[in-house]
Amino acid sequence: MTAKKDDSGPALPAAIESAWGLRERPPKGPRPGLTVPAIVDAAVRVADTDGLAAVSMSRVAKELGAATMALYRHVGSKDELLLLMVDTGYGPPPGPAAPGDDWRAGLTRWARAERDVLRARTWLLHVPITGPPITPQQLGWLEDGLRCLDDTRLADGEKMSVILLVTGYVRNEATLTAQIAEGSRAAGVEPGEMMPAYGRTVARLIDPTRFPALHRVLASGVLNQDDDPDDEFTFGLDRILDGIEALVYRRRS
Amino acid sequence: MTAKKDDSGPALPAAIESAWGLRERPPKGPRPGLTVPAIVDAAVRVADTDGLAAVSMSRVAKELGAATMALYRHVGSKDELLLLMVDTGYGPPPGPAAPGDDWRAGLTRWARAERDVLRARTWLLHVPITGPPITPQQLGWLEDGLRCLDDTRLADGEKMSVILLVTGYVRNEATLTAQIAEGSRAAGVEPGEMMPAYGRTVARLIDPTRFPALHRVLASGVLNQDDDPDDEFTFGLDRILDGIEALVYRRRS
DNA sequence: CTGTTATGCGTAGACCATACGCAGAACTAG
DNA sequence: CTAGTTCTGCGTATGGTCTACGCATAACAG
Repeated sequence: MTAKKDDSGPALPAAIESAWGLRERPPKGPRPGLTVPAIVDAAVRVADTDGLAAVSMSRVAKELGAATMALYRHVGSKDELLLLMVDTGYGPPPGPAAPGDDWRAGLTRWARAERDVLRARTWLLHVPITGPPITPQQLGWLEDGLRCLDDTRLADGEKMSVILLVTGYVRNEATLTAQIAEGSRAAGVEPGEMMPAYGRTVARLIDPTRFPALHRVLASGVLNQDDDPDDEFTFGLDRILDGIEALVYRRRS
Repeated sequence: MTAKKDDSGPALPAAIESAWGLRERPPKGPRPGLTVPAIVDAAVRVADTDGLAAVSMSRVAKELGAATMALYRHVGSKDELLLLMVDTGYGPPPGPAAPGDDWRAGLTRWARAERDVLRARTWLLHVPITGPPITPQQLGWLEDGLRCLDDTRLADGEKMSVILLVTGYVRNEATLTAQIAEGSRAAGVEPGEMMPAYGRTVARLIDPTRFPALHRVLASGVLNQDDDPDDEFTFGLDRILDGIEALVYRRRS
């Protein structure tokens, strides 16, 4: 029953606290040859080159020239390592919107920045999310998103919902395009030929009388033309921002 | 170089073809004691009771009173089993919209139906999606969604994008609420106390001068009041439908 | 009755995360 | 300089995962 320094939170993992700069190293004992940032960097390097599936504790240890169990002195579990990987994988947030930008331009820039990160690091999409963001960079991204809405008169809860809506869309869109890319690589097909092949497969399977709407869409050949994936992204984002704009307009004055 | 029956598709997995009713059993050999539907049902049962993580080949085999390797006669891999689990896990699609419903009411019903499924079977959200839908029920859901847009004058590609947008939102929202529920259960906290605890943790970590917008939102206490999760879902869905409505309106006539 | 074929499943291999405990390094106190 | 303390690195071992391979057997065709 000793008094704890801080009982306001539900026992944050040790590595998270050290990511926030809390927690000083005790002066005793041998100098650690490994550090948490070095481990996380090595893990990110493995994920960048060989994908998230290649990230095992032994593989990361090998990358560092250390033994597998040495890592467990610095991270409590593999899940904790994944959490830290996501944090550094996202990198620093894109910064506040340009002075002349309104909320819509700012949020567009913010969304595109996240999309760019997810396109460069598709393994981020495969990390199972276990909870709301608590790492420094993650909250930095959230902060920059919220700031875009500063000039609107949305309620605080609405602002949060709007940000969740946009980031959810970005993640979803990035997941879909990444799946096409990975699927085409796995099947040995050119990326542009993936969706047409999928369309042909579905057309072969379905009965046009039971799936009339789907059949019509397939027959129209939408999947055959490989349009700019950027257009697809922009289309969905603009629909969402249109919906938000209607709300912002209603909350004006 | 023998001529194949069907070379228009890129080699569909065997279990998928049998799910579509193609592929008849050869009359030779011993009667199979196991069937694909029985295996999938057993796997779904395990996931329903003990979560997706408990679904291992040996566990499913035990559920059936069979040996682990017996399953591999019927499903090609665990990933294939997961694909089939998703198909039966979603269940039959909600059916076409009621006659008097416009596209918005229909899509709302459709989205709520998916949300209800994902709320009852949260393990569906943990299955890593590996590609576009190809199983019968999955395409049935897609069909019912597309039919809601029949009366609009959207282009075929736009209809598809709209459906992707809505289903992506539903999945995302369901993932977030499921995370809160699972997190609270793991931490031994009451569900209503989860977000306030999170808010307190973040408030303790961040520097108000570096995270002003976030600090303001936290200080407003949005996370403390536990509002109906249905309201949160409806808020986001209405924003998206507002955005779609603007497009439908523009494409009228 | 014989040959063919498909099923069930036992064995075994290659991974994986991680609990536990020991040897030794680096500091502090005397 | 010595003794004690404490923390690091890591070796060993356990129990779990998926699945490649091959054998015995059951059911049919001729």
